[in-house]
Amino acid sequence: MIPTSIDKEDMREIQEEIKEKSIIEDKFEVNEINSVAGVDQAFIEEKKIISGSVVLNCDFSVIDKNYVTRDINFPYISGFLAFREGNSVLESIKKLKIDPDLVILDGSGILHPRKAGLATHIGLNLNKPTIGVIKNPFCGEKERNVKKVGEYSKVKIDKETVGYCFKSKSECNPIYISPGHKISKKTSLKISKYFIKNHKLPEPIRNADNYVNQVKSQII
DNA sequence: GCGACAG
DNA sequence: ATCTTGTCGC
Repeated sequence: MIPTSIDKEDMREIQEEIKEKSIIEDKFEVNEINSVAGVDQAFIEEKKIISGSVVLNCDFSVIDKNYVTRDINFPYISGFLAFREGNSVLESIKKLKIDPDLVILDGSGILHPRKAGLATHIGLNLNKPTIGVIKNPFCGEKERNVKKVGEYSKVKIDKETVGYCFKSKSECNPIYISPGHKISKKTSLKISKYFIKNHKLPEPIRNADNYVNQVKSQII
């Protein structure tokens, strides 16, 4: 459970703790990752949030999925996404019958002002490896521009590498990948690349995105 | 002080 | 995130 504080100083403090507890190293063997959950959200009139999780195996087959809808009780504040979406994300994952070995989310890992983005919060709460993928970072500087598909660059915050900028598809802006918890920067990039097929985003996230939008249209 | 700001 | 038309390309 992620605290629902309304005080920014309290939230910053919580994120400092999250950062201290996070482990940016591989706490698993590659062959131990057999199921990966992608998670995404959809919103209904700023009143309700839908969090959906879809689990894929290494063959990209969907082996499980589930979702939850909750009333929104926190505003969107850049840098504090976990306090708005974190709990419904956790609940949608816990509702799965197949406990995923790793979770990949729409949001940052340590590519964050306090090295504690949504993926880091989720990783610590579930005590499992997480990777954060975003399209528009609001902090961090890439070492160089990536132009050709497959190219990547380190992204740094104050001289420290926090993730990678990766050109996943032609004619598309690059995506930004950062570890959340229990995984290294390099492995975050490696696993993300493995799950990217012919689209900009990794398949688990695309599946979750389609899923929550399908659930939304079905509810409305 | 001003502007920008994951989803 | 959401709103929102047409349009280019596989």
